[in-house]
Formats: sequence, structure tokens, C-alpha cells
Amino acid sequence: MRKAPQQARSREMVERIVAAGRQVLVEHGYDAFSTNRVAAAAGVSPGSLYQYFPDKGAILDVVLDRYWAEVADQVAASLADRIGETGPGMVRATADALVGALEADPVALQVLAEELPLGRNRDRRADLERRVRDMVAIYLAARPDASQRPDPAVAAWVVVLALENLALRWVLDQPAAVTREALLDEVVALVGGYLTT
Amino acid sequence: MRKAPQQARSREMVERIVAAGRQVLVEHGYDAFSTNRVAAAAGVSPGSLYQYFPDKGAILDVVLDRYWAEVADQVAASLADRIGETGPGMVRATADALVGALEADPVALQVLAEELPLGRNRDRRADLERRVRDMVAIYLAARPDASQRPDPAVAAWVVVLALENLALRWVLDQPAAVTREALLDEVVALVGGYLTT
DNA sequence: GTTGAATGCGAGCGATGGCTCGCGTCACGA
DNA sequence: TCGTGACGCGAGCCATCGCTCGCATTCAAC
Repeated sequence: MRKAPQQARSREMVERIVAAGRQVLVEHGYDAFSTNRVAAAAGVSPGSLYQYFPDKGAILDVVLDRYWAEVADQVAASLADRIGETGPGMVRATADALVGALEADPVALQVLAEELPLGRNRDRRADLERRVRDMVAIYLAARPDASQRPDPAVAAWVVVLALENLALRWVLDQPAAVTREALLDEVVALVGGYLTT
Repeated sequence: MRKAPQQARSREMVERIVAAGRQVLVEHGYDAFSTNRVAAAAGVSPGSLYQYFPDKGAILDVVLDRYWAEVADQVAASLADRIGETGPGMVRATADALVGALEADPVALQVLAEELPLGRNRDRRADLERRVRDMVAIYLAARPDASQRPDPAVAAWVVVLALENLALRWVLDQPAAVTREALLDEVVALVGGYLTT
């Protein structure tokens, strides 16, 4: 951010710009995401926009940060709520939370995940993964099962990636052959089968 | 393609353009992928380029088609080679083939998969998935295990997506905690555990 | 050799869009 | 009330880039 907004009206403007950025993205796609368009949608002049954002990418960054933070928060909250719970229940709840978070605004997901270069989401998805993985690793390391096969760190990596991508692709592709409940069942079976092998 | 090249020299030119397209992409990234740059890299004038390609996207399409077809062919070949084989061996071989194909040109993968909008790869990855999924579904439907739990169609979807994304992310991220062998082991455990639950 | 089609060239058009700059307006402390 | 700095404006600069068009060159059939 080029300059910190000090007065209330400028803080509001920054908010309006970020909101407009997301709106343009969702309603008109990434191609329409030009600084002039975002400024217009925010009811602000291009010049004003550049008083607080160094460049176009900075606006996109804020939009993406907020989106993925929202998703990660929902999943982390669901996970934190069930610290003591049994394995399958936790897996199902986590998958449910993730799918729910992604379903909240499918159009936003479609634009952010499919029209944007994947690299733009990389760090933010990595954060989401790390947050979940850390909690999973703790759970795995603490399980009574002394065999510790597979290695907790590796297992957490596998489980989180599989879960994330299954949820993501299910929401994006809505495959007719797989209902929401079936997805959750299969994720539980997949993770459960893996960890008890 | 706007016009079919008839003489040998024009066919060579089309080849040079496609090769230059991939080269520019790999060496300078998607941002540098302009028609003028590709034409220059191919030693061809922009005007010539447009005699055979309707627009910039068409060049990219050919590059992507070839890349993913190559990957899909390698995986499909590996799968076809082991029609009769036992489950775990087939899973391991398939994962190995996919990882190998993706590892062949990691920089290309990085650019094509991370700098390009995901949507550009969508159909081609869907093809790869479908080809593998169909073979997996056949195998699953034929297994003696009468329970048929999980549903073969759903199971194939789950297995193929999990496998694909694990392989993709492993090649792209090269996580220090997971060696290549560990990846293959875990994939086998994941799929095996899932199908015998 | 001649001729017509296929090929190839490259300067540059037209549009887009990120970003700036000079000027007017508003908020707020004194 | 007044002055100063924060704020906001928007016309437009400027670089980029996709793409075209008129012309030169090469090929192949006769």
C-alpha cells in the first residue's frame, strides 16, 4: 500500500475499492478487471485509487487475501471446535466445512481459481493447507496407534492435499455422479482407509 | 487454423512457430508470450504467423494440446501395459508414469500449470483424467470383490483426482519431507486402503 | 520460360489499459 | 476564521500488443 489512509473517508474509499474489485471480478471476470473499471465500479477516480494502491496487482492481492482467509478461517474454526473428537467425525466435519466455504460463493471461486493464474493463489492456498496440516499432524502424532505408519508429517501432507483438491474439484465441476453426501462419505473412507493401513 | 499449409516450407514454419511458442513460454514466462515475440523467436514475421493461426490463443492451444497429450499418452501407455496386473502394482506404476511425465520438463509444467489461467488447461486435464478414469473404472467393475463399495464410477473419480493432484503438487512443490519413493508408497497406501475399506 | 498461386515480409494501425500529474476540495487544529 | 496538509478528481500520456495490408519473393505446373 502506497500510503496509509488517515481520515475516515479515505478508509472508506479503500474499502469501496476492494469491494468493487471483487465485484468486478465476480460479475465480469478477470479480463474486465482493469484499474479504470474497478475505479468506476467503486465510484472513484483512477487517480484516487493509485493514492493507496501501488499497482493493479495490489488490489487483486487484497481481494485474494480476504477470500482465502475467509475459507481458511471457516475450516480452522470447524477443526478447532472438535479437538477431542474421533477421527472419522473430524475428517467429515473438515471436508464439510471446506466444501461449505467454497460453496458460499461458487462464482467467486470459479473466477479466482480458474481465470487467475494458479500462481496468484499459491501462497494463500499454501497457508490454508499449512494451517490444516499442522492440526492434522498434531492429531496424528498423538494417536495411540504406536506403529506411526505412515509418518505423521507425510500423512498430513497427503491427507490435506487429497481433501483440498477433492473438495475444490467437486465444487467447481459438480460431477453428476457424485452427490455432496457421497463426496463426504468417500473422503472419510479414503482418509480412514489410508490411516489404518 | 486459418489456412492449411500446403508447401513444405510453410509446414516447417508452422512447426517453428509452435516450437518457438513453447520456448518463449518456458524461457520467459507467459507474460512474454506475445505474438511479436513468438514470431521473432521463430524467425518469422508477425504477418506470416497470422496466415496459419487465427489468433494468439490458437498458438497457445497447440502448445498445450501437445504437452498434455504427451503426458496422457505416457500414462495411458503405462496403464495399457499392465492390464492384467495386480492392484497395488498398477497404482504404483500409474503414479510413477504420471510423476515421470510431469518431471520430464518441470519448468514447462510450472509455467503451463501456474502462470496460465487454470481454465486454459481444464479441458486437456479433463481428457487425461477421463482416459485414466475409464480404465480404472473397468478394472474396478471387474474386481471379484462383490461388495462393490465404493461405487466404481465414484471410486474412479476419487482415485484419479487424488492421484493426479498429489503427483502434480509433488512435482511442483518438491516438498522436502516427501521423497519420490515415499510419494509412490503413500499413493499406493491411500488408494489401496480406500478400495479395501 | 511463363504465369498464377502460395508464401513471406514488416511497418504500422487501432485499441486498450496501467498509471500520472496538476489542480480543486475538504477536514481539522489553532 | 484561517491555513495547511490530506484527499480526490479525471483528462490524458505512453507503452504495449494483437493484428492487418500491400507488396515482394518463391514454388510448381505447363
